[in-house]
Amino acid sequence: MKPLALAVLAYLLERPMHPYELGKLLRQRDKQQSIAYKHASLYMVVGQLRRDGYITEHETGRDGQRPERTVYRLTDAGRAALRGRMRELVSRPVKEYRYFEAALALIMALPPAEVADLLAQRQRELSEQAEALREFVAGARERDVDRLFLVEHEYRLALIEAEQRFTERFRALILERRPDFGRLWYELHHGSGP
Amino acid sequence: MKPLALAVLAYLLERPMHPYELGKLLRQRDKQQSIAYKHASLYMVVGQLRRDGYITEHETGRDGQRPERTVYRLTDAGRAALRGRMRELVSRPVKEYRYFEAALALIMALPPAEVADLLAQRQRELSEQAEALREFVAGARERDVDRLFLVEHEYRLALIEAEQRFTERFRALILERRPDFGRLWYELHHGSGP
DNA sequence: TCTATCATGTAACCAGTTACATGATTTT
DNA sequence: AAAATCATGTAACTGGTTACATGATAGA
Repeated sequence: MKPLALAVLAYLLERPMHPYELGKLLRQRDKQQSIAYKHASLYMVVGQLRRDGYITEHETGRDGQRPERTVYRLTDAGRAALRGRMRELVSRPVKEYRYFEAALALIMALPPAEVADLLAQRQRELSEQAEALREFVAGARERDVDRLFLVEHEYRLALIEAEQRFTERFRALILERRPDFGRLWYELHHGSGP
Repeated sequence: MKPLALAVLAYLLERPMHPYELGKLLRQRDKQQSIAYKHASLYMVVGQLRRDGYITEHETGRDGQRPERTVYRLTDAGRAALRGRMRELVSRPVKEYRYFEAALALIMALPPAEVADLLAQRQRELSEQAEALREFVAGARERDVDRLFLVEHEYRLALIEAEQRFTERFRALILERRPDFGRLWYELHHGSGP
């Protein structure tokens, strides 16, 4: 089960809702920063969850002249699935594939001197991101938001900081030109490069 | 452009190849640890790259009684696209969505006591992963593999270590039961459960 | 020689995205 | 009252995955 489906189940724990309402809540609570979704996916996911018996139609009505809306609620199976999946996600790290990792695996395709520059650029952007995140968290804390609601942002910050340190180390390693690092690489892009 | 497509272009930089050969190389060089792909995706990606003019048919022949194979090579456009995309990936961090982050964003769905246990379990698995990675890298270094070829693994290790530290801190925070953390959460799951 | 496993690819399926629609509010 | 934006959903497209095929070696 993907994050959006999980979010739908988790939010239906609070009360029955219709798809659009779920989306609004996710936005209001800043969850799109952690859970990606495109508006249309909500309807798809809701359809899947209904098909799989995790949610069921609660009522369907219309509010003024707005289009008809269907309100869904959790089933027992849905509650169980939510718990099971949450347990899994919290207790077991899953291997995820990052773009930067892929780029590192293919780094030989670029000349070392250029990579050093690109990494410097990355360091700048990472610093900006980290700073923005810190401000976001600090702002929320000033408005007395419980830290529990910010934990996912603190997690992202921790990862960004780790990436900053790695990027710095890697860049230094390239510039040092140690003899036991990247021999082939420096040779391949001899002088200024092919 | 996704990592697999990038890998195809990067490897065709070395010499023209047919799809299966690309896959073999990726396996041999342990790139599947950083670039996910399912065998059939190779053919799809190769088809897309051809369609987009980044690679072109180099020759097509048969080797013994094996099925006919088509060998592809890079075009100039392909070389340019590869460089452009690599530059982008190295110099600009892209927001990526992790499962654990999503779970944290919905953590209220589980009771705090249970979460503390699940986090302990996660810590154990992370330690194992980190240890396995360290051994993998150390083993390669002993066989005189250039550190450049291990950089993506060092990156993963750095992220895993950051996650270990975060997990530990978060778990401690839950167990401390500070009054400014998770009030609602502890109340919601009062005593032993809902 | 029978059974795995390698080598190589195609086809059908499914999930997620982009694009399309359309009435209701709100802003200018 | 025109323009913008909100609210709400459907439909078409596309990309990646799973499943299906099939001859060739290699091991038992």
